[in-house]
Formats: sequence, structure tokens, C-alpha cells
Amino acid sequence: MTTQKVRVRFAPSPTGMLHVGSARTALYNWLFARRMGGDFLLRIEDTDPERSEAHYEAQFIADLRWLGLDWDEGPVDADGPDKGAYGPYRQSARLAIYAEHTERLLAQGKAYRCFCTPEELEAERKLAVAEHRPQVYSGRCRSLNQETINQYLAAGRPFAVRLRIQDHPLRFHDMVHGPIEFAAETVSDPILVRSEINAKGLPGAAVPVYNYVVTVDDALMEITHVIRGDDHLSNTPKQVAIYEAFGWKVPEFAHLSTILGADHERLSKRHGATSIASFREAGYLPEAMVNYLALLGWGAEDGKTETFTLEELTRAFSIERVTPSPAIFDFEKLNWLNRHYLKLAAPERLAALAWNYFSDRLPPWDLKEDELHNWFCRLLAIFVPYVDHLNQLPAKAAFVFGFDQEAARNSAENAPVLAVDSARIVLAELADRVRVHSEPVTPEHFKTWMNEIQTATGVKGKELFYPVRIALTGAHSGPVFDKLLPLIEEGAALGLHIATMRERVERFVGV
RNA sequence: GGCGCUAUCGUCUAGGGGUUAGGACGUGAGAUUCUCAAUCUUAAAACCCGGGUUCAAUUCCCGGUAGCGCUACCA
Repeated sequence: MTTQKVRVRFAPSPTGMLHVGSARTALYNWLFARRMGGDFLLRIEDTDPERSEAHYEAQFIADLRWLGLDWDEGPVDADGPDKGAYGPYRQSARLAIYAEHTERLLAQGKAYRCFCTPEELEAERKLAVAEHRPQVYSGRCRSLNQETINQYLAAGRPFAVRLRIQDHPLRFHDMVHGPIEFAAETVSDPILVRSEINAKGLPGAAVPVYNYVVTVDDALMEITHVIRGDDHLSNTPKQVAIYEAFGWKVPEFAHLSTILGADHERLSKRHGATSIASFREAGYLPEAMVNYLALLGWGAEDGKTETFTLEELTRAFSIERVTPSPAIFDFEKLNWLNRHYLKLAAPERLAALAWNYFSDRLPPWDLKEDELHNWFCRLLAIFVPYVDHLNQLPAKAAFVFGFDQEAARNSAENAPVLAVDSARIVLAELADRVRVHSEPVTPEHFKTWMNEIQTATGVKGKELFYPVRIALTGAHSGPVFDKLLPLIEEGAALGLHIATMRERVERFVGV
């Protein structure tokens, strides 16, 4: 017996940004394919021209690539040709295929034309609700005779094509939920093709609907495992019926739980920026994103390991271990993972990523010089441990470039520290030493001075360091002076409009 | 209303008929550092409820409850 090659797909519709939920679906598909040595395809579900926009497709492609997910078949660029032998991979380019299949079903009597009006359907639904029955289509048009149909067609009455649901339970297997069964009497004859009503109120082009095109495409593209969000679980029996009508093999399914916000509502814009692009812009690393998404609904076999590279994930991942219950998106844990990968990242890489956040402080990236680049790397080494994601850097490092002396002097935190006599004495002592010192201040100079001041004044510990720190940085806490001083002094020498230590002290204490 | 899915610390999860119910994030405490961040150590923190099966149920079964999804000629 030959086992079929695994083929999975990610099939977004270009009606919005790629958000974390669909990114996780893409990731799980990709991991499953790579794990099983199968193919991963990208298909664009753009059958609804009203809502689909081409630039979203380009964005998907960019976001998927950023995450490190590659596909074996599908669109390569937004406007280039597809790759793969099962194309086209945009549903808008497959309309003829669907139409041909619809004809086949109609000819075989497996599908029929339904002329019911929206009003009639609505009345049926209301009645069903009132009678506590499942809301299923009555099947009124199932047995229309050919004469009537021809008459309606001739009269230009709009119609939909429905599939005749057979009278047996619709079963399928789900890799995360197990076997699932729907009773035939709870599922309506699904609409395969709807009639578009044009501006004049007349029936226009026939447009195939989601449940139909998905099934046709999955079958024709020989998809073996359908991994998607569990909002599709209730659609699946309809799709199973379509597979059966065509005599196609029903694939394996895996329905992934919904990702919720902290309020247990489905994650959306209301919960903040949830598109992959917005995380990238905020300075999250793709490996953190991938790692977090993998953990959201899946756990390692040892029950302990939390950090995985993409490569490690392809070895460790198994779809059977994916949890069926909904998961709440935890920004804190994502932040922790991002900090983890930030610590691991090469300085040059971080420099390239973080440079733009300092565009008002630094020259353009392509004009930078080696010395400046090195200096920036050291700045990053100091400040990256303070941030969750890179775009928080400018705020954390702002005082290096300058700070408001008056505000620093008067802030609620600083004022009491400076009000103490010892603070004035310490700063005066420091100013004395700085004034007679003309070279750049090294950590050694500084250390010597602080020791001298300590012995001269008897002030030590926080009383000694807090005022100095405030004078130099505007706050009584921050990075160690050993690293900070060279950064400031060298930054000043690089012409970045950074005040030297001497200038800072004089400005703060007054001359 | 109908149909379906889900239910272990605040959160993500491991586990599984008998366990001190494990790990991680976050939170508290301590260590270290002039301070903060980082780091290390440590503490508190959970099996939705009710029945059944069983010597034994958090685990299996049924029911309830709650949350979520679908219930479109959207995807």
C-alpha cells in the first residue's frame, strides 16, 4: 500500500491583515507539512470581489516570509506567476473550474436550482426557531419539475444552486477533536452557487460560495489534511457532503481552537495591535512570534520545554498534541519570549532592526560609519535588557541624547533626593573635579572621584550615587556607570549632539 | 431557539483511575548591583458543578452550567 504524500494548505482571504490567529493556522500547517515531509501550499480565497483587496495578498506574502514560512506551491509575488502544478492558486482565476463542476452536479441530479426568495427563506427560519427545530432549509425546490424550472429561468428569476444532502449522518475525522458526526437532518442543503443581483435588480453572474470552492479546490489540489480554525467546524459536514457528491475522498481535518483576548472575546483590533505586521513594526522578532504562536495551543512532549527555534519545532511538533480548547493571547508571555530572543540576537542584526527607531537622532542607516555603528551596538547592549520590544528603545535611551534638567530637578521622585544637604555637597564635590578635568571621563576617573568624594564627605551608597545619577541621567536609576560613561563620552565625540559628562554636571549644578 | 466545540493555578499548558497534580508567563519574597533592568533562588496559586461506573474519579460515562463557534445566496 502506498501512502499518499501529505499536502496541506493555508488559504486566507485577502480581506484584511494577517493576524495572529491565521498566522498560527499557517504555522501549524507549515510545521505539519515539514514534519511529515509533505507540501505546503498557499491559496488565495478571493471569490468575494466586494471585500477582497490585492494589497492584502502582498501583505500576507510578506508576513509569511517574515515568519520564516515558505510554501511549495502558490502565488510567489502579488503580481507574478504562481508556482506549482495544481494552479491557479487564486480562486478568482478558477471560476471556470467551479462552473464546470456545478454543471456536473446539476446534470447528475445531485444539486438543484433553488428559486426561493430571501423572504421565503427568512420565514422558514423564523418558523423553525418558533418551533424549536433546527433551522434547515425545507428542500422545497428539491422536486421542482423541469417545466417549472424552465419557466422560472425564462422569466429571469434569480436562483441558487444547492446540494442535495443525503439522508445519512455526515462523518469525518478530526486530528484534534477525534471523530465527529452530524445528523443529516441538522444540516441544510448547502448553497453552492449564489446569483449575484446586479444594480438593476436582475440576476447577474453566478458566484460560487466559500463552502463549495474550498471543497473543490482542496479536492483538486489533493489536500490530504485540512488544518484551519474551528470556526469552520460547523461548516465541515456541508463540505463532507460535497466530497461525497463528487465521489472524492474526504480528507483528515484538524480544527484549531480560537484565540481569545483577555476578556475571553475573540481576539480583534479592540485588543490592540494583533496583525503580524504590527508586531513586526513594534520590534518583535519573528522567532519570538513563531515560538509564542506554537505554544498557544500546543505543548512539548516533555511538558517542560518552552523555547523552540523553527527548526526545533519541525522536529518536536505533532498535530495530535494540539489542544482543542480556546486559548487566551497573553502579551506578557510573548514579551518574555521576545526578551529571550533579543538576548540571543547578534548585535549587528539588532542594530539593523533598531536603527530606524532612532531616525531623529541618527543619520540614515546607509550613511552610517563604522564607529557610529559600533557605538550604537553598545547602546543596544545596554538598553535592550530594558525593553520588551525594540520600539521601546528610544524612550529608554532618550536621556543619553539629552534630558530636561529642570524637570529632572523637580520631579516627585528626584526632588526629595536633591533636597538633602549631602546631595548638594556631593554634587559640588563632583563639579569641582569635573571642572579641572579636560579629557573625556573614563570609568576609572569616575570611580576614583566617587571614592574621593566618599572619603571627603562621608556620604556613601544611595545618598552618594542618587544625586550624581540624577545630574547625569535625569533619573535615580538606570544602567551601570561603567557602561554609560563611555557611551556618553564617545557619543559626544561622534558629533551626535550628546552632552559630555562635564557639560551635564555643569549644566545641572550651575557654574 | 437549533446544532456543534470546549472546560487543570490569573494566563499558556503537562499529566492521568491511586501523584506532594509538573513546567512556563505573570505576581510576592530574597540574593546580587550605587539604583533600575537583566540574572539566580524561593513562595503563593488549579483539576466548573451534580450524578453514575469503580475498592478508588480531577482522570471514564451521563447530565447541568458556563464560554465560544456556526446557524448568510460572507469567507
